[in-house]
Amino acid sequence: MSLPTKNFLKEISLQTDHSKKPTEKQQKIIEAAIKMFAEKGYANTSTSEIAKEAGVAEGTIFRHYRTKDRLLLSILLPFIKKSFPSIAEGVFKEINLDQLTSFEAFLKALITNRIEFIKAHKEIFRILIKEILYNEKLKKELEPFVIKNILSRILPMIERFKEQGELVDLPAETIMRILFTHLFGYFISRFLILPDDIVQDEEAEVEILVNFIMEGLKKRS
Amino acid sequence: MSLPTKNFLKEISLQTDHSKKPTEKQQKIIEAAIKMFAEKGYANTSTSEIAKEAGVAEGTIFRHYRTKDRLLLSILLPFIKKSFPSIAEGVFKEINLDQLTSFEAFLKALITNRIEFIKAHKEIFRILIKEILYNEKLKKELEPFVIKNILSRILPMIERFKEQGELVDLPAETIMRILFTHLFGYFISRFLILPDDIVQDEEAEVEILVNFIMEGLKKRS
DNA sequence: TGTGCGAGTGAGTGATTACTCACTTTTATT
DNA sequence: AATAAAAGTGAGTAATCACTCACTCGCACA
Repeated sequence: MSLPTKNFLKEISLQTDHSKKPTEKQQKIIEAAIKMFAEKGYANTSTSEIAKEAGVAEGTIFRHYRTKDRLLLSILLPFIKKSFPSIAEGVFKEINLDQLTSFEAFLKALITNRIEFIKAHKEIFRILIKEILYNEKLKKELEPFVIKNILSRILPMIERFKEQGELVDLPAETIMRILFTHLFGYFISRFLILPDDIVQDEEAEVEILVNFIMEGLKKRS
Repeated sequence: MSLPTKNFLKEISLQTDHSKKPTEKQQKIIEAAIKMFAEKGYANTSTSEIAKEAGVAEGTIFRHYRTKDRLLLSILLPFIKKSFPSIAEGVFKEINLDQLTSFEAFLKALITNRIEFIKAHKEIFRILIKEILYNEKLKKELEPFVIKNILSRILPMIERFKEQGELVDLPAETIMRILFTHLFGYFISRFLILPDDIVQDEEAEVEILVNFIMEGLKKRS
C-alpha cells in the first residue's frame, strides 16, 4: 500500500469541502468497504471483492474514489475529523469546567463519551486501529495530529488536578502515559479482541473502569 | 492469506518434531522475514522482498518453507509454544506457591516475567499481535488455545486470592477480564504504539503498573 | 425532441503475486 | 575419489492485483 505522498491530513479539507451528496451506489460501495476492511483488513481486501459485495461494477469504485487508498481515506478521515476534536468539545461541554469538578467526574464523562462514540462507529474504529498498527506510514502521519489534539488538551487538565491535590505525585507526562495506555488498551481489548456482547451493564462497566483508574491515579494518603 | 485448512496448532508438534538444525540461508530468511513482517505486516510483504533482503534466491524460501503461510507459522509457532505454557511454569516457579504469597507478589512476578519475555522477542510479539488483530482466522484458531492455557490457570488463582479476602468483591470472570484487558492493553500500547525507548526505569514502571492494578482490584475497606 | 453530462459499466492492461521445476552446486557418506 | 542426497537457483507460470478507457445509459434543460 502506498498512501498519497503528501501529508494526507491536508486532504481532509479537500475531501469534505465540495461534498456533493453521495450516489446510491457510492453508499453501497462505502458500506461494503467498511464491512470488508473491518473484517479482513485493507491489505487483504481486493477492489473486485468490494465491487461484488456492493453489487457494482469495479470501474464505479474508481470513478468516485480515484484509488484504493483514497477509498480507505474517505472512510477514515471523516471519522478522525469527527472523533478527535469532539473529545474536547463534547466532553468539555458535558461537564461544566467553570466550577471545580473532580478528576473522577471528568474521567467518567470522557470514558462514557468515548465508549458511546466508538459503539456508534464500531467498524470504522476497528479499521482505524488495525491500519494504524499494520501500516507504519499511517501511524507516523497520524502521530502529530493525535499528540496535538489529545495531549495538549489533557495534559493541562492533569496539571490542574494535580495542583488541586487529587492526583498521585508523578510527572504529568507519566500520568498521561498511564491514562493513555489503560484507556487505549481498554478500547482495543473490548472492541477488537473480546467478543461483542461481553458487556451487559454498560454503566457498571464504566463505574468499574473509572474506579479502577482512579484508585491507580489518585493521591495516596 | 489462507492458512492451512486443518487446525494449525497440530502443526506445532509436526513443525518442531524433526527439528534439524537450520541452514545459514534458512536463518537469513527467517531474520529477514521477522524484520519485514514486524515492520510492514505479513500481507504487505512479498516473498521476493524477503528473498532480496535475505540475499537469497526466491526459490530457496519455498524449498524450506513450502508456502508463505508456513513461513509465518514457523516464526510464530515456536514463540507461542514457548510463551504460553511458560507463563505458568516460569512464573509459578519463581514465586513459591506452597507458602501463602500475596496477589500483589504474584502479579509482580507475572508482569516482570512477561515484560522480559516480550522484550527478548519484541519483533515476533509485534508480528503475532498484528496478525491476530488483522487476520480473523488466526485469531479464531488461537482463541481456544489461549483460553485453555491462560484462563484455566489464572482463574483458580483469582478465586483463591478472593477467598483469602485480598481481592475486590466482583465475579472472578470480571476480575479476570479487567486483568486481561489492562495487561494486554499495556503490552500493546507499550510495545506496538508508544516509542521504543519511553521506559527508562523498568523496575519503577512495573511498580507503578502493579500498584495501579492492585489499587483497582484489591478489597475495598 | 435533441443535446450535453455525470453515473455506471466491464473487458482489457501491465505489474506483481505466490509458487514450480529443471537444473547446478554444495555437502555428507563410503 | 565416487556417488547420492540435500541445498540453492532463477527463469517461467497462472492467477490476481489495482487501475484504465471507450462506451452506454438515464436524466435535466433547451
